[in-house]
Amino acid sequence: MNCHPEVCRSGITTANSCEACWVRRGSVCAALSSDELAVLASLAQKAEFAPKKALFLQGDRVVSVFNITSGVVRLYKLLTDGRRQVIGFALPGDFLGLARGDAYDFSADAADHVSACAFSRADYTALADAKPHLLRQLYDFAAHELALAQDQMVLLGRRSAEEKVICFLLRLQERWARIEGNASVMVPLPMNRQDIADFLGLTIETVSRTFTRLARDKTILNVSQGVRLMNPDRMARIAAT
Amino acid sequence: MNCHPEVCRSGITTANSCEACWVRRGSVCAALSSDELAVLASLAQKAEFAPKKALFLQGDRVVSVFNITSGVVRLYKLLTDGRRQVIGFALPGDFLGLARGDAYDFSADAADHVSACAFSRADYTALADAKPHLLRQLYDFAAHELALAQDQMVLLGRRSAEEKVICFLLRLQERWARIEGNASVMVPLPMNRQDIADFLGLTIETVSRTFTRLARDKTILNVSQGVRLMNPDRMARIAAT
DNA sequence: GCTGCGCATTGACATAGATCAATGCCGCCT
DNA sequence: AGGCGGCATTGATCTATGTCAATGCGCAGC
Repeated sequence: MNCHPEVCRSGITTANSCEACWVRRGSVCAALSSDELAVLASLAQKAEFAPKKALFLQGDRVVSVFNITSGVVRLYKLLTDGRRQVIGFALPGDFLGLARGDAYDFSADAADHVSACAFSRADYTALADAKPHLLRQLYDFAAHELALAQDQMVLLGRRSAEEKVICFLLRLQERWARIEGNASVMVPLPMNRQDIADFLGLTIETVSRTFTRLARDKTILNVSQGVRLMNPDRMARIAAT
Repeated sequence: MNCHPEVCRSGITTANSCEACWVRRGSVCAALSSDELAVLASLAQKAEFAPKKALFLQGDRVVSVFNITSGVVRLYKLLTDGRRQVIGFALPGDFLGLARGDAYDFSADAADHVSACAFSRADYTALADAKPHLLRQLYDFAAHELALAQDQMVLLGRRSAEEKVICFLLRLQERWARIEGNASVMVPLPMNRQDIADFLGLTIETVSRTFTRLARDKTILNVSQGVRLMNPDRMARIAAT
């Protein structure tokens, strides 16, 4: 599970081929023409991040923007007393760098091994200003992220622990399906329980208990690094908006 | 309190003057030049909504987009069993119509009396495609909304009832200040307690108790249709991210 | 093959906030 | 002026989830 071709992961740090990039179809660069992709490729820097390494931290000046090509990035905010809210997981094809001001207003670090294309923010902004259809793509991506965030608000504000976990698994499955192009019943979970808890507004104990209860019902099957959905229909009924 | 000049609220339903519009400075139309505003004005329809009247409902086809010129709109999603999550309040100057697909994925109705400029979505999209700086403005607005949604996720997932209420009041104050151009200690609350509860992921009783407790501490003073912040510093300390 | 460490699970108990049920308040309609 | 309907407040109790404290498990390093 989670075994992508990873065409982009050459050892080379510049001179990537965006045209060959396997995440491009679902990514923000999808809109670009062949020659525009060549421009993009010349600006791209390949970057690799070991688990737990930060792509950037809340408060850092925004110097780069990223397209994730493999692995999972966790995005989170911290309160001063250490409470953490994970605001999302970036999957291959996702774009990081919508931060408005000069500084990031959240942190991002690698949940597992992550590869990304990095662009200088100035280059990227210039390209977006020059190519309205790239800007349009960014706008659509932002609107999509906003819709996801709104769904998450419903989940955080109005759903029970069990519903939270079920919605989480179903939505993640859907995102993996979109990436891998097939709707498998296996859901990779490269993030740990604490990450899931902080994403769902629960404690690690509640998440753990909910997983075991779902496994006891035969709704899911816990496998290494993930979960197998044994009763997606029942889950979909519970998750129904 | 909440007594704006409302220059835009002529009785006329077309032929508005966008140039004279008092919300323009903080709005998405801020970027447009004088002649572009004239085009915009020719496309605008003035619309008025009595309290509780829907601007649109979740599932409706997106035919119009709106700029709010006065009043407060509540935006919310419903689960099938009736649970509601308010995902935001649109204030004067705010833009409604970022919905991605053909259908709205949330509902919007008037919390008090609302005036808005309505545009056909097709016209607006065409204008955005023709004017990259309008598109840019929309992009920035979407990114801003996304940042707000992320803050709300932290609030919903990781904050106590008291913190939720305090953050809510402080953020609302800030938004009013941005609109009215002065940071008053009076915060108008045109929405009712149930709306606030559904926004903060609480019950109406908890919100009510929290307000009375804050009033007992002399942190706030309840006034008709709003609240007066008696100890903004203490509140800011509690809300500190 | 052991050991230690980081995560996950499980259990016992505590509590913030939900639920249920009055009661109060105020503006609007007649 | 009086009564009614929609909100808001308040109190008593319940419960889902948090907290605290072991215990379990797998894997990396020796």
